[in-house]
Amino acid sequence: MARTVDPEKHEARRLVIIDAALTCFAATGYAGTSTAAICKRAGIGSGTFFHYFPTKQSLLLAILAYGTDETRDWFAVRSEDEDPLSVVEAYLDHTVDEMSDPRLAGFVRAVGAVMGEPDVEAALALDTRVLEEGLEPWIARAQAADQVRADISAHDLTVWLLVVLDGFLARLAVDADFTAAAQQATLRDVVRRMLTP
Amino acid sequence: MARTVDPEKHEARRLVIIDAALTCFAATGYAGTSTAAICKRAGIGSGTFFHYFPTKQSLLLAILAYGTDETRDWFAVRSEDEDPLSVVEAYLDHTVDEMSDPRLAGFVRAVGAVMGEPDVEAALALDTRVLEEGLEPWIARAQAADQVRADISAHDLTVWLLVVLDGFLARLAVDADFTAAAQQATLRDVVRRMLTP
DNA sequence: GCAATACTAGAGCAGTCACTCCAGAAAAGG
DNA sequence: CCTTTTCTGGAGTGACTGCTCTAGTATTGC
Repeated sequence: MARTVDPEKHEARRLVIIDAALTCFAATGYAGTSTAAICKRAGIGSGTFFHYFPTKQSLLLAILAYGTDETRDWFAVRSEDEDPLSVVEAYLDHTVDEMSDPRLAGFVRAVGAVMGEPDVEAALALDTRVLEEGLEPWIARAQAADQVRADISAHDLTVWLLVVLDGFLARLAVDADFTAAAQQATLRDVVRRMLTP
Repeated sequence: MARTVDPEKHEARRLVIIDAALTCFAATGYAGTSTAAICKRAGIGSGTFFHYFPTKQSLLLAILAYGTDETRDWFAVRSEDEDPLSVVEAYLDHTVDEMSDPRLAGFVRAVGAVMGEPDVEAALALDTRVLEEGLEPWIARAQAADQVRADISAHDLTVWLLVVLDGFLARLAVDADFTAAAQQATLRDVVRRMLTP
């Protein structure tokens, strides 16, 4: 017999490539990033690249799946006896924290513009579905506890919360004077005003 | 002497190309759209294309300038004795109306992800500057009239209004169940809650 | 009619892209 | 040691890109 595969080393290499791709996609967009650029930044040859990912698109899908898993995990850890509104606000803070990595905002912008690729659109749809299904029960519980207005359905409120959050993140990516640290308090205020009964 | 240029015909052809490009960019993104695809949709040859626009990028810039001009015109028509808050809300309605063309939302997504092209970034920056400079005076006047909260600066309120509007438009582009007609009332409510003293 | 020039189409070009292929290095079991 | 298989780099490939060039047509002023 012969050489076996070491899953740890394999995963480590994968992460190096993913990290390099994240940087490149955030800087120059998906279509604007060549596989050669990713290889250069990751310090590998193209042979190695395609040994780990069969296509450039599969690399993008791997990154998206990574983010979806993180969202799933975050909600899986919540326990039902937490205060509903606090969980919602904690998720806001969590997301803003994640976006302190300035690459993420650029990456989100880059990925949002990948159009006409069914697999990518499906992955994005799954990502928002996981997010909505994680958030909506807490909004519903907050409604039941009269913490949140009930004249709009829990689903619509969830969507509107994500609308505000998306707009916030998009602005972070574009406007250097608009920083998460300086605007987080206003974000909380805007959301609270939107949800108040 | 010989043939002179007919500016009307010239402009009409330009608009045909611009319209075709808008459709293509919205469907497959900027980088994902080849000049050949635009030519095919516009029913012209590539020679004609490059007779009207020296580069693919200049076509994109022309479309952006078109939008910026429209924004400028909209605010230029306002007269100072209008009710400040009504002008702000009228702008919201106006934008939502414009977005009833479903291509526009896709186009905005596509253009937002054109990175590392200084001319495009400059055009986008100009577009948002014109928008902010059009909106902010009305917010300031609404503050002076106690129609709008004053604990946040007029500029920050303007930016936050655009944050909500951007998030709204982004959702329109992505979620088929989220329609302008059904959500316009909620948009107005969210903005009013955000601005209320 | 004629000359001059704006306009048009599409073949062709140089460059770039995602991806393939191969030859050899490295690592595991025997 | 040897064998087997994974892992690695980079030259090479065919497809496609934005754009140019040319040859010809349509439309104007005279």
